[in-house]
Amino acid sequence: MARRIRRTLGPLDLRSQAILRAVIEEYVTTAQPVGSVALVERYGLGVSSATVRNILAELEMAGLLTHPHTSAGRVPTDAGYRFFVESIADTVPLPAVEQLMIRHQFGQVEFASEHWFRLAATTLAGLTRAAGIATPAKPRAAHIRRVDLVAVNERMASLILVLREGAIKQAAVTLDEADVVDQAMLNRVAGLLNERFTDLTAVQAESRLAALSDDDHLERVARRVGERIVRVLREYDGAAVEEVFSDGLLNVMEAPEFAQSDKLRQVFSALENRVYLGELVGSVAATGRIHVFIGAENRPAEMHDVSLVLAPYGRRGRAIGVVGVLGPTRMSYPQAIGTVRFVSGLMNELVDHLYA
Amino acid sequence: MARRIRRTLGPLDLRSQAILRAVIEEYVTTAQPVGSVALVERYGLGVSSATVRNILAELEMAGLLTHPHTSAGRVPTDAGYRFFVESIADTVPLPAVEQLMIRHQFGQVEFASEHWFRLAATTLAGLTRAAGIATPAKPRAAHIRRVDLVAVNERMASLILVLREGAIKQAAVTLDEADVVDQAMLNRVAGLLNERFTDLTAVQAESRLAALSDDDHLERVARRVGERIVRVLREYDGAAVEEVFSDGLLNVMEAPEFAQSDKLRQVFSALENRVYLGELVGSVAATGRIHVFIGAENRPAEMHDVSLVLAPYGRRGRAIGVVGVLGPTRMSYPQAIGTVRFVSGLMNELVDHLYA
DNA sequence: GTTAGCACTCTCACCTATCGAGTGCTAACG
DNA sequence: CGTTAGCACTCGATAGGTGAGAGTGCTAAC
Repeated sequence: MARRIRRTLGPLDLRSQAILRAVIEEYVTTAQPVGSVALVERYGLGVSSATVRNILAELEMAGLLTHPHTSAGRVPTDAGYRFFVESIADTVPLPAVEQLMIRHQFGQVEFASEHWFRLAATTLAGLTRAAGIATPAKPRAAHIRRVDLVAVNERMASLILVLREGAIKQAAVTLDEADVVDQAMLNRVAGLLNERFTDLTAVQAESRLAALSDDDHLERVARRVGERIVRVLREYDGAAVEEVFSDGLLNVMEAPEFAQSDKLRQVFSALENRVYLGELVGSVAATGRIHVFIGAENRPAEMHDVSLVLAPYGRRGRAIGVVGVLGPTRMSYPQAIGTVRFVSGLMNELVDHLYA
Repeated sequence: MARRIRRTLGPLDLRSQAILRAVIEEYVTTAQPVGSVALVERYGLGVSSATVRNILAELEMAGLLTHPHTSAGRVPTDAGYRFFVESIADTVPLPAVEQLMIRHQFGQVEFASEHWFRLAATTLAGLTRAAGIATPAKPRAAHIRRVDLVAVNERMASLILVLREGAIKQAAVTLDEADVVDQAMLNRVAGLLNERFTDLTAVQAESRLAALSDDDHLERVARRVGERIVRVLREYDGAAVEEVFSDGLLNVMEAPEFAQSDKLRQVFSALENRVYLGELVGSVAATGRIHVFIGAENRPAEMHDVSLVLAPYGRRGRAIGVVGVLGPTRMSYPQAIGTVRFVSGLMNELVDHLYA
């Protein structure tokens, strides 16, 4: 479908802008194409329906509105939403009461960054009528904070690796025939590793492995474990996005535009499209601003009916994650942006606190 | 809707049973009400359609089949499926090739029981055309295996608690003004706790807290941390089911009976109905057998169109979890049961291995 | 007990007519 | 020249009507 795109956003007189805004506002609430009469009735525009009709036609020419069919009202295009989003200076901030409630909720949860991002998604889902999505804060290169070893049997140990960035990783370590160990021995190994490997990245840790002697039993086991640690770190660093958590899909299901279940299926496969989400997350994280992706601006075809409002959180250069919402293109952008802004700000505070 | 339920399952001659089976088999594959002619054509029954019609009428009298309307074919009732499920001695075992593939997949994943149950759900979703669901193996009373402490700042530490049952819990510990600590001190505290608290449950650990002196700095901090440990254990033990993970909802969406999205919404809210799922998990875990819950046998109204096939895994008296599938009532029970049996068996092996 | 034959029922798909919301155009107005 | 009233026109949505087809239930014969 060829779609005319307005080339310059600038020259659109105030009245036209107001009418565009009115159309979007009306359409967002009713989900019905909006006609000229309804507009003059419900929004005190001070002009007749005929005038509005002329302007609607202009806006359609400009590619900001469409017609489902001749005798129907107007519906915003993706470009229309885009123009609208660009033009709104003031987003709707979250009411103070809700802000407090949310802060309280975050206080309740276990002190672990691993849990925050899920809560963020759930919170966003509850506040907007859309699905909340969030990723954990993931570092470029993770740093070892702490190593712990638990004996499973004589030749196997469970490695617990705490990262400076907050995550905990678990892995099994299998030892050579010759290197039978008990818990006491593992404690000594962990002690050695904590002493020499704390605050190192995968690369740094690897270079220090060479210093471990092959003759000494203790050091030999430590090397073995160290190798495993490096592998775990590598794997973690390599993953583009560890996890994309989403909640509140039921909200999206309730939107009338997803009444036929095949549309809905698209939304779901969109959310399972971790690759694309991962890409987005990466690009959003790189900039530090709130990003809005409207309908067909999303590359995958199955996301042409949904919009994303995403914001990064965390510390640049350290760990960075993304929170946001996914809803129908017909969503209340001011509200969504305001809410996402608040939650990402809150997550920033939390991460700061974690590193303080 | 009043529904006649067959009182005795016993006296139903073999031919009638065969026809019931045929109706179910046909309906499961076509999703269409099945008529007498189609039955004699596709299943070599050796009788005419008129005879089949008589038997169908009998089966309907018995409450095992229904009519959507007069001129439509027959559809199994929940009671019909129930009779069928009771009567199948041999479920469909998983092909050896697939068994191997799955074992391989489980081998690939991080050696951590925390991950297995998710993989189980994903696997089940892939094998059956239904949603896979699984809960982590949760103990009645968790045992401490290992305590580790990481300094956050002078007055705060991050507690990492490894449980004998495989889970890892993380929590923050705040210390009194007087008890400023550094990492070295925390190491000593952790050492002390590991020495005295390993293999204890919440109750046992609490009783030993009293033995810690108030005068000694080390023991005072240890007590503080110990109290936090007990709280964490309590919380964990108290949770009925920690998490119900599900995957493959897209499979369910594809079933024609969920073409209208409101039916689908029901399925989703059913899955978010953690309370009921938790109850089920509890009752299934208690028995040790595979359980099948068909349609209206599920108490919540929103689950009247779906069936559950659940099986427990783990060690009785120790940690127990549940794996299974959720699909439309019109699902292939032999296949589902066979698959769930295999996966729960596999999980058993894995848990055994963990405790060995 | 089984079967052929047949009338009967009910849904589904298709067609048609009607209704009404909303546009787009034209001509008049300030 | 922008604005407005008036009006013909378009087109989807809804309702009513019809025919085809699938499948039953009954009866009478085997």
